[in-house]
Amino acid sequence: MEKKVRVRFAPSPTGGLHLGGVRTVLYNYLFARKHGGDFIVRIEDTDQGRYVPGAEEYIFDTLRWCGLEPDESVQHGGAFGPYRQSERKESYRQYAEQLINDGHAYYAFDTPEELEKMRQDHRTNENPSPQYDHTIRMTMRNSLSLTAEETKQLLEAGTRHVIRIKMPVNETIRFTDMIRGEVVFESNTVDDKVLLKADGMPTYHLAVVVDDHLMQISHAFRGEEWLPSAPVHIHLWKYLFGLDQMPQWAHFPLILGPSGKLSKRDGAKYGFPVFAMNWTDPKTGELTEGFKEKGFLPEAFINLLALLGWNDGTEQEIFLKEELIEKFSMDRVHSAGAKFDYEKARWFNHEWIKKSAVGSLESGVRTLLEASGLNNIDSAKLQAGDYIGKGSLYTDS
RNA sequence: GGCCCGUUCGUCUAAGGGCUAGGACACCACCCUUUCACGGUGGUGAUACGGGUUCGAAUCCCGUACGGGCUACCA
Repeated sequence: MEKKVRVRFAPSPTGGLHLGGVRTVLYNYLFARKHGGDFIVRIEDTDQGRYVPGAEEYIFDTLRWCGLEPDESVQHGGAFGPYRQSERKESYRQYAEQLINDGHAYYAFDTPEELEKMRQDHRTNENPSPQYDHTIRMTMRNSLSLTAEETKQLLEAGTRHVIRIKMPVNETIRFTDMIRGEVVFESNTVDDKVLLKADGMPTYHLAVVVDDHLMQISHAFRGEEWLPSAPVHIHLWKYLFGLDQMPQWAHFPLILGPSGKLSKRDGAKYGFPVFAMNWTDPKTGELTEGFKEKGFLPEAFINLLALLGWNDGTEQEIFLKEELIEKFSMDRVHSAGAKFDYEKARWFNHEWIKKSAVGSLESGVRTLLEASGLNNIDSAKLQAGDYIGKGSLYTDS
């Protein structure tokens, strides 16, 4: 029997959700709906140092606004909880220990200073960023280079340590990406990534594999920036649960700004929103504008996002969510990155505004007019268009 | 530097061996319109380069160039 389709979006709550993130949600959602599967949102909050209050709420508010509600999540419940990785902390260590017992991982006691020194000592023009890999691990302080007795003593003394994967030597690693086809890596070029941090939290690498397994994820979709760490994850699957259990993967093309991967900086610099909704950084008070507050209709927003890297093969550009669900297919997702074009985004919104009934637009327009300082707005006048020119759905100036 | 991914109009893209390389955004011109919108017609504009394979290549292979990503006890 075919495994039930279960996909997940796994954001880390560190700030606003930007275009690329929402598109990843969208493609997950469409895929799940199309195949009668489940869409799960799992909060990846394993870095307590980057915890940002409000970010998690913001993510769910955004999904609600977009109409992309998950079936299972912190807020929606489900049979595979907890859906917040910090609450799953205890379960990760046993998997890391299991890897050590099986000879696929090891304890490493190197301090940050020692790591820095290693990088310093090995840094050359040829090799500007030395890795903690098979060529140097025996020169570091870990359970591979130390005797069993020394390791035991360090552990018993409560020495701060991490657990690293022991990447094999001379292995060719390959997998089939749903978008890119076969991708090949040499294990020698991959470093011994940290799996469990000194604070007992897992890194993304361990957590994503363990949780995808525990939550019975059938297809794992993420951005292209994750492609280089795929060999680590493949090995973890192989060692922990078996390659035949591994979800099918697809790495989405990046959404590019004027110069490289789209960042929230680009928005401020070039004057277009990057986040789905307004986001105010609780620490700095800095506001990053969102599409919602810029006057974008959620239907237009997901429509334009869908077409950024995917099309149905026809010349249709305006799609209802239902049509997207019906027509979406992973093999029509592009492999090349797409540069975000704000003008085209505005056109999508324009088309959706034209399709909308006047009444349905009223409250949004009213909000925008009020935001630009107009009060005592008369509903009849508003619908008659008397306020045109006083403000704009595209409040750019 | 190493590894990985990618490369069709300025931008998003279609065409998965056989066409004058199609559409959309933007831009330009014209038309419609009292204004603002809307709408209509037309136009400029692309297969990175070099080798193969083939009767035939934007499509397949190799190389080069260029672009991007990754290279943290961040995701």
